[in-house]
Formats: sequence, structure tokens, C-alpha cells
Amino acid sequence: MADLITATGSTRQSIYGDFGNKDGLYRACFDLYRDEIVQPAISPLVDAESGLDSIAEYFETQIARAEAMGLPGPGCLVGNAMTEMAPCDQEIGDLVKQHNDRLTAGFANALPGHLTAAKRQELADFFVIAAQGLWAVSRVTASADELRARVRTILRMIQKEIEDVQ
Amino acid sequence: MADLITATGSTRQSIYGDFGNKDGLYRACFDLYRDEIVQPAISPLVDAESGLDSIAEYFETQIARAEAMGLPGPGCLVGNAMTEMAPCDQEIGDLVKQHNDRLTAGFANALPGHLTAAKRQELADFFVIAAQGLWAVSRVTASADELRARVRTILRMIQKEIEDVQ
DNA sequence: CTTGTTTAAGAATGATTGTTCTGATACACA
DNA sequence: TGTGTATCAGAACAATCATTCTTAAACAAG
Repeated sequence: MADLITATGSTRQSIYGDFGNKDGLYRACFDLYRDEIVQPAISPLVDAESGLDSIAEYFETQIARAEAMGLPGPGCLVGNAMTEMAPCDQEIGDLVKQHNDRLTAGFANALPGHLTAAKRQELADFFVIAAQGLWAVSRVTASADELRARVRTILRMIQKEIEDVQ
Repeated sequence: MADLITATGSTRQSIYGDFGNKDGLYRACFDLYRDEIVQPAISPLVDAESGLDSIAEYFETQIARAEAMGLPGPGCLVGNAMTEMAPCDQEIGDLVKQHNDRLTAGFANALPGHLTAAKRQELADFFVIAAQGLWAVSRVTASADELRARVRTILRMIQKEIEDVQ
């Protein structure tokens, strides 16, 4: 909390007044991050049938942000919550699961219609695995281009899966 | 520490006598986990040219362990360290990086010889991403079979990559 | 100007928890 | 049997850190 106060330039009283306690602050950060960072980043995946391009854009946006903040980076707050908070905090665990479900459902929905629903679900699940793995590795990787190379691999693999069923 | 003492049935004095402090204990756990859990699990990948079967076995071993301990599970200690410790603890960060490098090098080496070195490195990097993503998701997933299904996807993707270059 | 309210800054409090100390018991060995 | 050493259980200590309290300055409204 002391670090947060100096880093934000806010005051103890303001923070406790607005958020109650540390848990409330974390929860507010989680909600904000999900709504302002993650949702905008993945909505192009879900809205249009832009296919792989929008996936590439999602990754690039997040990698560019990490690069700007300095790598090895902070990763993804939702991803971090998945490993740090979810096992101990049921409420956060439920939020993370809920978010994952929405993400996979939206992503599956945006995949080409010639794929079966099961296939689309499978690829959506894979997308989540790949994204979480990437953000985990981004916490010990200094090079953004290395992350970009790994994204290209992931994109190619998804594309192959889509093409093979045509 | 109090929880550890009751859970292990050991005593405060023994633990502090043997490991010095909490950091020393964590470090000893990390080393032990890496040497006794992770290394044995991945050595089949590296030793033989058993290909995808050994990868499948690696995942299955870890999933079975998680299933036995109860899901959502503890994930992988090295993976957890990657997101929880590495950004704050340089020493652990270096150990994780070192471990990742050895893992990718060994895995790349075990891939079929008809692939270029670059291609093998690429697939090894992908393997790490996929594994870390899987362990992250295993912390909020209750079903081992769901994890197994995701492993099958990953294996099929790797296989496709190998075949396509033949 | 003045009174009431909000903000700033830091000291004080309280709870948690990592670490050490104490005294007693069990054990090994001469 | 006796003496020294290791082990045990829990109290005591110390450090950290979340939270609240105090005081004073800035500000708004009348």
C-alpha cells in the first residue's frame, strides 16, 4: 500500500475512502483492467469475422504495451490472478473463470462458420492456453520480438487447423 | 511458516536450522521440485527419439498428479515461480530462465532430424508456451479430462508441424 | 471574513507473521 | 548411571504492513 501511495501520488485516506481496503482496491483494479484493457483488446476478435488478423492484433497490442512498460513485463493481470489469486480467493477465481468462458465463447463464435461448433470450441480453448502461456513467459523474457516470433507460430498453427477442415 | 510446520509435522527449529530462513526454504523447494519432479518428467523427451509419445507422457504424468491432489490444482512450481517470483526475485528469475533454456534445448534436440534447427527451436519454444498455458489454466479448471482434451489439441498441432516439413 | 468540509502528510495502532529464545524432554554414548 | 547433545513445544521477540487517527493546511460556501 505504501508503494501504491507513492507511485500513484494519491493519499492513504483517499484510497481507503474510495475502496475500503486492499482487497476492494485489488478487485477494482481487476474490474478496470478487464473492462478497459482486456475487453477492448479482444472485442475485435468477437465482433467481426476478421479471423486471424484480429488475433494477431490482439497479441500485438498487448506485446507493444509490455514493450513500452519494459520487459520482462507485468504480463496480464487476469492471467496473473489466475495463478496468484484464484486458488486462494474464490471470488477472484470465479471472475477469472467467467472471463475465460466469455472469451472462449466469443472467440469460438468468431471463427469461420464452416467449422463445427466443437472444432471452434477446441480452437478457442487453445487460444486461451496459448495466450496465458505467452503472458507467463513474458514475465521472464526480455525481448518483445521473441514474443512476436512465438505469436507467429501460434497464428500459423491456428490457421492450419482452420484450413485443414475446409 | 506456521502452516508449513503443522502440515509437515516438522518443527520451527528444524526448518530454520536446515534452511536458514523462508527464502532458503523456498529455494530448496524450487531446486527439489525441479530436480525430482520436472527433470524426471521431461527427461524422456530429451533422452530418446520417442517423439510425440514422450510429450504426451509428460503431460499425462503431470495431469495425473494434479488430479490426485485435487483440481483446480497447484500447477507447476516452476511455472508459478515464473509469474509470482521472477519479476521480484532476480535469483529465482535466473533459475527459471535457465530451466526454460535447458528445456527448450533438450526438446529441440529430441525432435526429428529432418527438421531444420530453427524449426526445432521454434517448436520447442511453442512447447514451453503450451505447457505454461496449460499449468496456468489448470489452476482454475476442475476437470482433468478437459486438460487432457487440450493436450490432444496441442499434440496434434505439433505433429502437423512436423509432418508438413517432411 | 468565517465557518464547515475536504485534502495532505505522517504518526500511531493493530494484526499478521517471520525469526529467535527458553525450558524441558528424549536420546546417544561413555 | 551420568553427561552431553539433539529434539520438541511453545512463548517471546521483531519486522512488516494494512489500517486508523491526528493534526494542520487548503478550499468552498455563506
